[in-house]
Amino acid sequence: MTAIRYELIHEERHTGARYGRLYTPHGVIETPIFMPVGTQATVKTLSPEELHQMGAQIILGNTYHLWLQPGDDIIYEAGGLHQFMRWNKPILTDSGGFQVFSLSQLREITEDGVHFRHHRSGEPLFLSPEKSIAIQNHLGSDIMMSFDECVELPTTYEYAKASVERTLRWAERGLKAHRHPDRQALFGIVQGADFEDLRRYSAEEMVKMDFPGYAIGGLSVGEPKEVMYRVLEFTIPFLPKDKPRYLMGVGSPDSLIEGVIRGVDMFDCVLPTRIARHGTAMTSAGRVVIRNKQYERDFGPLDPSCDCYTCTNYTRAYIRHLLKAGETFGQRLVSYHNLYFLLKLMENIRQAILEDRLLDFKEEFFLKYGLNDNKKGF
RNA sequence: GGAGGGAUAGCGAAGUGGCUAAACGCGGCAGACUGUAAAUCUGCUCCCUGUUGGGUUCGGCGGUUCUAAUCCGUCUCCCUCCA
Repeated sequence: MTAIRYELIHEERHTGARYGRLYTPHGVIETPIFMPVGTQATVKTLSPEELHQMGAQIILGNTYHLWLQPGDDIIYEAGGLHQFMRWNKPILTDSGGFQVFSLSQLREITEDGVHFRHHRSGEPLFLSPEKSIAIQNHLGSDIMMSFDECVELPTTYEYAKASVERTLRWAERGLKAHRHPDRQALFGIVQGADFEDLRRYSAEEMVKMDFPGYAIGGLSVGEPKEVMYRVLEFTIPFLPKDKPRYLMGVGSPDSLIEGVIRGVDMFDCVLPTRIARHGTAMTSAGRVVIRNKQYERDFGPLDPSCDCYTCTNYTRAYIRHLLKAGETFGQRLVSYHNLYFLLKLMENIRQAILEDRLLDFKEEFFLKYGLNDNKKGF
């Protein structure tokens, strides 16, 4: 008995995009889905109640951060991450693999694992596949990720190949170390940089290990979008149809749509919450840098065609004022809206899949959003 | 009335003869941000100019000097102390 089960309900007629359901220990998720990121046991600025209200179905937590603070032992004692943060819906935890990438100045990779320097104190740290799984077992997430190396692009073929092979060995070790496969699902992560044969090799080898779900990692790390789309196109065909596919770290509206069209079921990204805190809103008419002077006297809503809490109650001028004044409420209001916007986008995508009109939906969306062929999104 | 100290760009504050259109901070204006080292980071912020460049600056006025925010004189205003 595995912890999760994926049910493929409908494939969109023109694209093959999938509508499905993912059954987890903490509830059912409709896919394709966007997952807000809550690295440190909180989606920055927002409460679990607000996340419920906006329709979030699953959120992320991070092994690396929670291991260091407050410590996975404390979260275990608290009864697990769900109880600790009072979020009773599904949680997916990242393995620390992304920190192998993002903390590249502070780490060294060996076969055994990765030696880090604490990003604040400089203290020496060591994270391995076994350690990552042990922490995630403590956290009690519904979906755990295997410990991988997210390689920087561009990279050489030789390096990417060695890294893919090591990540495969790490995945195997993670599977062995996993203590609760009945309560927590463990996903494998396909790597391989932008090399077609390496992506295929990585996918096929991961599939042999029979994970309950597969992620596509190592994308959205600065490469052009066309590269990302191409990699998806030559990777996803090697993933089984009866398992969910998770594209890690993607969250611009256009990429979400393009990802779904290529067969992705799950996404996560810090983009909506980060740019919100930095003063940019995602709206149906494109990005709105709400902290810009032009909105000083704009007493309309952030997004006129949005019915979220923020848009039904507050004006652009007010939100701009809050952000300029350094008030956290401003960050909250925009974070709320941006997440709501992406969750709503995914809901519309699911509906479009069910009605076999995803390409029409895409065209309409891009037109309103101000995205032409040459214009890049966020 | 006497003795000191001070006045620098929107604000605060360095600079005390040439490398200074003037550090730095704040504020302002933009930009970046995609498995969160991110309420962060980058650029611009006297005027004109796409850039090169040019034009006006460091309380006012007048000097010294090849060269002054920086030295001298004087005036105005502010602060501290003494009477």
